[in-house]
Amino acid sequence: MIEVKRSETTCSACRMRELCMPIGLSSEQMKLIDQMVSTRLKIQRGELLYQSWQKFKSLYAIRTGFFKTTLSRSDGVEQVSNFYVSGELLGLDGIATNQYTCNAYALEDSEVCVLHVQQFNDLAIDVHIFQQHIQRIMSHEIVNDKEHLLLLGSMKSDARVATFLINSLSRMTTRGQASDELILRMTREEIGSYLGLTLETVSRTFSALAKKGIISVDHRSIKILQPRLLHNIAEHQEQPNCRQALLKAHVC
Amino acid sequence: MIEVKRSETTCSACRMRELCMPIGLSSEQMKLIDQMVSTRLKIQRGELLYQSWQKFKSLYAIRTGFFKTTLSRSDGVEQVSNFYVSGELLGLDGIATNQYTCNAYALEDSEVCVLHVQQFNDLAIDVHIFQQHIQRIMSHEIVNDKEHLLLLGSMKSDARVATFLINSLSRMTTRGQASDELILRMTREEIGSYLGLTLETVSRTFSALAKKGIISVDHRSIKILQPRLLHNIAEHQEQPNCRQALLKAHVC
DNA sequence: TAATTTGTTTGATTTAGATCAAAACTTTAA
DNA sequence: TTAAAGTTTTGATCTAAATCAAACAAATTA
Repeated sequence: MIEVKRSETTCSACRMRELCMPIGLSSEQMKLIDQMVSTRLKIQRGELLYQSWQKFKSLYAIRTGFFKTTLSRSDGVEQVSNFYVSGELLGLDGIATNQYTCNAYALEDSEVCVLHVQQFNDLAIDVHIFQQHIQRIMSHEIVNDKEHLLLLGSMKSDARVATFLINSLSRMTTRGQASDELILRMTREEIGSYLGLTLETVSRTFSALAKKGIISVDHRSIKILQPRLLHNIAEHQEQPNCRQALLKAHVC
Repeated sequence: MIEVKRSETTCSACRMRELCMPIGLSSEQMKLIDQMVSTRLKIQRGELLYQSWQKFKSLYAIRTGFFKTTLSRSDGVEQVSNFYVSGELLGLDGIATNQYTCNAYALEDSEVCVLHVQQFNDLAIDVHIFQQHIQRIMSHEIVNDKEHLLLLGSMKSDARVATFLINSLSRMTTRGQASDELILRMTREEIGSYLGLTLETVSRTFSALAKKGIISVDHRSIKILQPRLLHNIAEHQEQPNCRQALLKAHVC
């Protein structure tokens, strides 16, 4: 679990590297952490890792695989709140109330490191620098959520989809090779739920982008042909209905 | 700053009480914290407390007053991301990247306790239990953001407005006297921005609720006449367009 | 392999909420 | 106290995206 090299810079996509590499730990402290994350769990495609309202027992660091988290409404319908790739940390929402507030589903066969909260707390007493890392990761989660809020609160459908593609690609490419190709692990319906759109709108937007030659779509494989133009669409907010839900910046 | 009694239970509206009352501290540790939060700052209505991209220097605990935070888009337009009342903590978004990612404006004359990050870190080495509290508060922030995400991603305009009224009221009443009256400190435009709606839609929804006798609206004073019905509207998601952006719960 | 289920695309139609517009009301400044 | 600026309400119109519908493609299962 403890990786040796540390090539990438700090970013939301390499949280586990952050997690597993709290610099400045003694080798004894490292051993403690090593022990703690040694519990592994395999989880199959479609399975539920944890569920809203369950007692918070563990954080989960994704070793391999792909997850979605959903928020449950009172009527049982679920909205996708995030996707998580390997290297990222699941379950932070449970710390506040000692209950999870999301449901976490594996979208493909996956393996996670289990961080039992008890061990975790015992450890923290000795290794507060580790706790600082967790704090960083949580703050990152907050920043991501705020970005998502901005997307849902003020962006048009094509900007949402473009932003989704850009973010997905950068998340993948952080894991090594830069690429212009993206393999989606989720359905159009899940993308739509995440973006506050219907699956039809997602599909239509993909088709429209393909028609313009900005991307090419083959099933769940997306190729970004003109990243520049895609960025323009993601940022283009100075348009007709941009009054919606927004305030002029007022300088004080 | 250190309060003596601890009457309320844990909730998002009493964060400062949480902050100022980490149980299990020695009186010496208490003194340290006391020192730390002794720096106060008065800030006038309309003024900016901190700004996106500024270097993260402090957390701010609101003593008195009312704040909004906004997210900046690339074109400078801002979307309201949250409102904060006295007792709550501002600036947590700065921890991840050492830069604030929101702008914080006072919506009325306010006073805050300044928690310099340096002092804060020094302290944390001694008082890790305090750091655990910060962690709790951050996790709460995450939970709140997720709720907001659900609202923006899947609720109709009237459910959004009803939810806003219910949450605002409960936030106020936590500070002591239960009441059915609510004094709004923000404009319709700011409410709209927060809810992903235009100010006209907010106004129209208020009028419609008043017409039905569920609330009464007098300028910025709102009285909740039929809380039951208001809750129904907030929860009523089993309606026509509820297919939008949502997935059926699939049990595994 | 065929049969069934699940996911995707595309078209036609509808609608919630945005935009545009104007009047009325509040607050602040002069 | 009047004027000006900012805020709120209400009405008329428009439109982006939802809903409805149906054909098609992929993945699973028998």
